[in-house]
Parts: sequence; structure tokens; C-alpha cells
Amino acid sequence: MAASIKDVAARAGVSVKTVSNVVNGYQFVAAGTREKVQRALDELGYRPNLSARRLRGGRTGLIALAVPEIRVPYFAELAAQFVQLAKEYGWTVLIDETQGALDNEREVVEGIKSHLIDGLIVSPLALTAKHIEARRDRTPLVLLGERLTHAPVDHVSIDNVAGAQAAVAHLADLGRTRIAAIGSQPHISGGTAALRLKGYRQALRRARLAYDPALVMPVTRFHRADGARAMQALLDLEQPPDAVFCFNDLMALGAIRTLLARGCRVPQDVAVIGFDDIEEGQFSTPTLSTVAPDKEQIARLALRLVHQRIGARDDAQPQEETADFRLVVRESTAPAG
Amino acid sequence: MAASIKDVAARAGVSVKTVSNVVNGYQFVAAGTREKVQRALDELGYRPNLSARRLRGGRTGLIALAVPEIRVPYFAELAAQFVQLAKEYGWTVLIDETQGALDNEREVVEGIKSHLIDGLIVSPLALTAKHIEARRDRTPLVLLGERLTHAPVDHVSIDNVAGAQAAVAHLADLGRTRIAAIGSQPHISGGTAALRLKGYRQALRRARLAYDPALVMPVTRFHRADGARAMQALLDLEQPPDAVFCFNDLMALGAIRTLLARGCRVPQDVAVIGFDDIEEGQFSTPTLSTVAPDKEQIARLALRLVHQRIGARDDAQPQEETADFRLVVRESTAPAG
DNA sequence: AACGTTGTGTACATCGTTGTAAAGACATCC
DNA sequence: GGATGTCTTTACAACGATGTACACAACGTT
Repeated sequence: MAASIKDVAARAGVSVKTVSNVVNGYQFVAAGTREKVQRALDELGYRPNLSARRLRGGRTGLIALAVPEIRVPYFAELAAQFVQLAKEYGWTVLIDETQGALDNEREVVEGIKSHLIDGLIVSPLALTAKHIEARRDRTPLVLLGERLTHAPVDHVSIDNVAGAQAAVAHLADLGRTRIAAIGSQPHISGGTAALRLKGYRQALRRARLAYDPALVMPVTRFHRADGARAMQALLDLEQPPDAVFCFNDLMALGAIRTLLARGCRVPQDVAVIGFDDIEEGQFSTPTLSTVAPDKEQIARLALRLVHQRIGARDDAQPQEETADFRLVVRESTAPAG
Repeated sequence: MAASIKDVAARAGVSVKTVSNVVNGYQFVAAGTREKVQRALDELGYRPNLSARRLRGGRTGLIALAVPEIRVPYFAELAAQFVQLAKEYGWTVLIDETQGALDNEREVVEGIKSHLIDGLIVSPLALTAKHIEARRDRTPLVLLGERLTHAPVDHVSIDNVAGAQAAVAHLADLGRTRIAAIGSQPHISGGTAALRLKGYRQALRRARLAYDPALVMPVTRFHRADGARAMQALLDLEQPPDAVFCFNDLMALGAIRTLLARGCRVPQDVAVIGFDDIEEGQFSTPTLSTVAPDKEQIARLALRLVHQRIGARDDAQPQEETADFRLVVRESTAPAG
């Protein structure tokens, strides 16, 4: 059976509080006593019970990161960043997959688990500002991403409009004139898709290119298969595009698969650019040009906000942070030559 | 502030125990009382404090899955399976990244977090049987993978030797004679790499092909870059291979990238097969042949073992389960023609 | 009238930990 | 000798939930 502080106290012949003092590094413990207790701790392999510690009002050293789908590389890579950087705060990160389902997301922010953790970072898909406001749980919360930019909580995002704009401007600079977009979500307002679409249209306007609704492909999710399917439809058009901006890398890789399978050369016939800069894009053939959000910075900013929030007395003003991105040009948009 | 059972009791004008009874569905609560309590519960948005419940000896409904690297697609996909299937038991899965570091793995199995969870599933990289035996924590534990097949705990794995054997036999059946292997780990005994190497050699023997140590490439990790680097070295040989068995898909995709970049055709010049069947291999060009472990079955078996172990009185015999795999032939090993 | 049965509610102790308060030991100072 | 101060250790309560034990009513049954 796992040893409790009481067992240790009995073995060392001191009170439980003294053991607690040793465990927590309280300074006024006689050297001899400390040693005695330490021996007992080691012999019994004592591990503090985090449930008890937490119940007593303390910290567990755990924070949770909730993402829609862990098998989506962007989220996996982001999660890895969090795990890595959280060490600087002495935190362990538990990852929670919500599958983008409202019930799961609500459960997460409403505190089912938050009685166990010190802080919470959520990348929401279905949650609305109303849910956030109705929240009673006081566990420090930070939101990631584009949804819910106006909810009264700390928030980290990137400038999606500018990112999309940069991607499409890059395609236009290559001399492409029929630039398609894969990833719109007409039925969801205010999300990532809407912002990237806005950037797409903005870039077309600036490049004095016509906006052709037939070149904008809607999708239900942001997976490879969606990109592959959308690309099929684009190639079946009377006038297929000569470039495609995909709203994420996964769809771009699916699109490239379709293009190559149908005998189109990338980038010669059709240039492709994605968004997210997942590792896969560095090893695909061709390698994938993309808009690279600074994932490390996102994680760093979010952790800092959680940290501040844990320290903060009451309800300081919600903070808004924006992480950088950069355009990464690889083979899939290499200039002809 | 989050409402406790006490707040609810005060509001409903009953004792805390009565509230507890309502929450837990105890049958002998008068309809009127139940309704009163329910109203108070709803109004206050009560959520049970899992720390307290757990401390008292109860369940939290949480289990943890610890994997080395969440950004490795195999683990991400496996984790997603666990999350999905755990619902059948009413469990929520928390994912924990150990980075394959001994300290992290030890911390996980020795119970730092297990005071918070009902069960634990670990895919170890560095842990040894000694650590498992020294474990004092009684949280039900199930191990995944090939390491530690002899530790006294429940265990789920696949037949790696047979899987590797099938992959290499497939290459031999295509008429390939110089079949390389990427992924050996000479300094680690008993792990995945050793077993897959064994299967490789077994298949060569059966196909009456010579074993050429120069064709076996060691790696430190199982990432894309390792596969790409190893492939470079193989192509620099006097007599390069005409087929490659990579010990996982990620390295296979890295190897394919190198091959294509250096002008080799896949599969015509060099056939490539991997292991794991990650989704990425269905969308790469060429699509990737692979040995596909039944991830759903792995998750299902592991969850069943944890479930049994939670129910089991004391220490029932450790169980050993083996999940199936199948050979998936795609473009990267398509017969010439 | 005495007793059991069934249903409904409550008081209390407990899980492991740590903050608070306070007690004891010893030294120092006037 | 008594007051003061510095260490060192301890007893106790509390965090929130729930199992145990019991009180009390309402209803039979003998």
C-alpha cells in the first residue's frame, strides 16, 4: 500500500506535521530530525497525495491542455511545446481531447477536472462566450485560437487574417492568377475559417485579382481527406486553378496527393500553400510551403498567462496576446525554373 | 466561487448527506426532498470535487495514458483510440507525455499522479522490470509495447517479430534481393527495434537471401529525419538496396523523401515498407505500404485489463494480451508494371 | 401493547495534507 | 530570577465527500 505521511511519521517517531515540514522544506527543522525523517521517507517511498494536497487548498503542479483532436499534428505539436515549456514552471501537463464536442468542452471549463489541476488551457471549437461567462469554477483559464475572442478570459491567438493574406500574396507574387481556397466553413461564423477566408479575399483584392466563388471550397473538417476531396472538385472545374491556398497543412497535403495522383505537377502546374507548419510538410514531396505560427511562442504566452492568473488575487483584466507567424517557402510554391 | 455540497445543503435546507445521497442516486430519498435538492444543485451549478471524492476512497472516472511523444503520429492515433473507447466505461482519458525519459516514466508509475486517477496505461521506453517491481502504488497499471514483457503487470503488445517478418517477406516476394533495414538500435536490447530486426533476419533466411550488415541502419530515434538520414547513407553505398524495410512509418516517409529528392523512383527503383499504419501514409506520394497493428484492439484490450484490475480484489495473475496486425500493401511496394 | 419492518433523514468520523497557534527547550540579557 | 527571544516540535482544525451508525416516523403484525 502507498505510504502516507502518517506512516512516515510513525516510522521516524515524529509528528505528521514535522514530516510535512521536511517534505516542504521548512527551515526550522533540526538536522538530526530532518535526517531521520528523510530516511523514513526514502524507505517507505513516500509520495504526497495530490488529492489531499489539493483539497487542503494547495497546488498539484498539474495543468490541463484541452484540444479538439490530438491526432491532428498541429495540436500534437502544440501540446508537445506545452509539455516542454511547462517544465520551466515545474508543471506537468495533462492533455485532454474534447473531440470538439460541446459537452466535453463545457465539462472541461466548468471544472469537473479542475478540482484536480492548477490551471487550464483550452482550444475551443464549440464553446460560446455564454458558456465562459456562466462558468462558476475559478480555476485559471486561458483560451487558444480564434473562436471566442470576446469572452472575458485570457486569450492567445495569432493574426489569421494577416497570415492568410501573406500566403495568398505569395502565390500572387509567383504570377498565379486563378488562386483557389480550400477550407471555408460557411456555416460557422467567427472561426478560423472565416478569418482565413477574409485574408484570402483581402490578398486577392490587393493583387487586383478577381474573386471567383467557384474557387472557394467548403469543408466540414480540416483533415487530409477533406483537402483531397476538395482538390478533386477543383480539378473538375472548367477552368481549374493554378494555385491553392489551403487553410491548413493537413488539407494541403491531401490536395497535393490528389494533384500528383491526377498527373498534375506541383508547383509547376498548381502551386500549393498551407497553414500551421506541421513537421510532415518538411518531409513530403514536394515539401510544403506554409504559414508558420510560432507554436513555441503560443505555448509560452499561454503558460505565462496561466501563471499570472494563478498568482493574481482576484479578477484582473482579461489579457489578449498575439503570437507571431512567418511565411515559409518550400518546394510546393517554388518559382518555376 | 465553485459551490460545495455544503452550499447546496444550506440552500435546500437539508443535511449534506442528503445532498450526497441525491447526487449518488441513493434510492431512499423522498420525491419532494429530491426535487428540492435537485433545484439547489442546478441553481448553484454544483460539480463534485473529485479530489475530495478520491481522497475519501472513491473513483474519479479518470484514467491516464502515458506515451513517450505525443507528436509521433502512432501515439497520437493510439491515444485517440483510447479516448474514444474509454467512453464505453464512462472514463475520461488524460494523456501524459513522458518524452521517454526515465524520471518521467518512473514518476508516472510510482503514483505521483495516480492519487488522482483510477487507472494507468503506460507505453514505456526507459523503464525496467525493476522499477515495476519496486512500485508501491496500487493504482491499476497496464503496460503497452515490447519493452518489459516480463514485468509482473498486465501487458498488451503485438507480435513484432511476425509483423517484421511479414513485411520483409512481402518485399522478397516482389523479387527484391538487396533488402535494407532502417531502425536498428544496437545498444538497446529487448525493445521494439530488436524484435523487428529479428523478424527481418528471419524473413531473409526463409527467402534464402544473404544477410548483409551494411544494409542494416542504426538510428537513435524513430523520426522522419532519422529515416531520411539513414536512406542517404544507404544510397551512398557501392551497392544500394532495391528495397527498404523501415521499423516505422515515420522513418519510411523520411526515407521516401530522400529517395525522391535524389531521383530514385519508388517503388520501381527502391520499394519501401513501414510499420504502424499512420494516416499520413495513406496520403503520401507514393502511398505507403505498412504493417498495421490493430490500434483499436490494442486500446480495447488495455482498457479491458485496467477495468478488470480495478474490479479485482487483490493481485490476480498478471495478464498478457496480443493484438493482431495485418499487412497493408499500397503504392510504395506496388509490383513493377 | 409490544414488536418488527420499511422508509427517510441526520451526526459523526474519516481520507491525507498543511496553516495556525501554541507549547516546550534553550540561550541571552538585564 | 525573570523577561525576552530564537529554534523546534506538536495538536488541532479544516478542505469536500461519503460510509457507518443511528434516530425517528409510519406502517404493519402478533
